[in-house]
Amino acid sequence: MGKKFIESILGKRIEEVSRRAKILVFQFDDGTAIVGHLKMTGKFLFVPKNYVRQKHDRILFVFSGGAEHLVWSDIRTFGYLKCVSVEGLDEALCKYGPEPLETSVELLADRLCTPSSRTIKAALLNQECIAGVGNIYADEACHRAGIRPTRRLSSLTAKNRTEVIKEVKKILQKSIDLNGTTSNDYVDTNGTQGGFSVLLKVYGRANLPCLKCKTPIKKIVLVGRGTHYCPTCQR
DNA sequence: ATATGCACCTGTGTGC
DNA sequence: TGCACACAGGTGCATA
Repeated sequence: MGKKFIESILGKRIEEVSRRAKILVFQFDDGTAIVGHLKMTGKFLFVPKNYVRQKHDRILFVFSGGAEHLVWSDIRTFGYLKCVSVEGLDEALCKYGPEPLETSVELLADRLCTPSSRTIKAALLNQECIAGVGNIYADEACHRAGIRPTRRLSSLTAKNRTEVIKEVKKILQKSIDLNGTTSNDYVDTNGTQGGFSVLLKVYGRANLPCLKCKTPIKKIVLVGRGTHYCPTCQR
């Protein structure tokens, strides 16, 4: 990490840790804050004080009086942390759409109600439309709602929109309850793997039989992302 | 307005 | 066993 970043946070007290969309926020007592994104392989891990530095570690947070250190590591180095002012914090967070778990089905479904020709999957992945939904959960929500990820927003019925939003909410809540989805190397701050993986119906199941109807799950590329769906259950 | 391709990186799995 | 290649949870930008 840069010397500038270290200097900007050294000695400050973290008052609150929160999240908006996929952005983590560490709020300091002077109004400044660290904002960060883990991207795909980033993680925070509490480690003992005798912890030995690992290859992909990018910063080790040492707290005065703390029993443990906090390490930020990131294999692919796509993630970032930066220290921002009060205004910088607003600016970093203002572009995101509503939080799916803090917003009504009606309001969220309305955001999909547009004559737009873009696909439902593109809309779900667009953080300005709805915050926080990633590739796995977009595929899973479409499957459970019986909607093909390739469907255009303009072709969706009000019922389709409501269904997919309801599924987004259910899936995200369930995944949070189960500590997320570990597909490769995701772990939480205690090193625990996510338990949602076993509930995946389509993601990572290309060519395997649909759990509902046995049709082989199809995998295509959509919005530049691996996209999984059942050609029978999803229309 | 939207889609596509690529870029940022490293690691892993697969096929030859 | 080694090598080449495709692909991976995300996003931003340049181009079509």
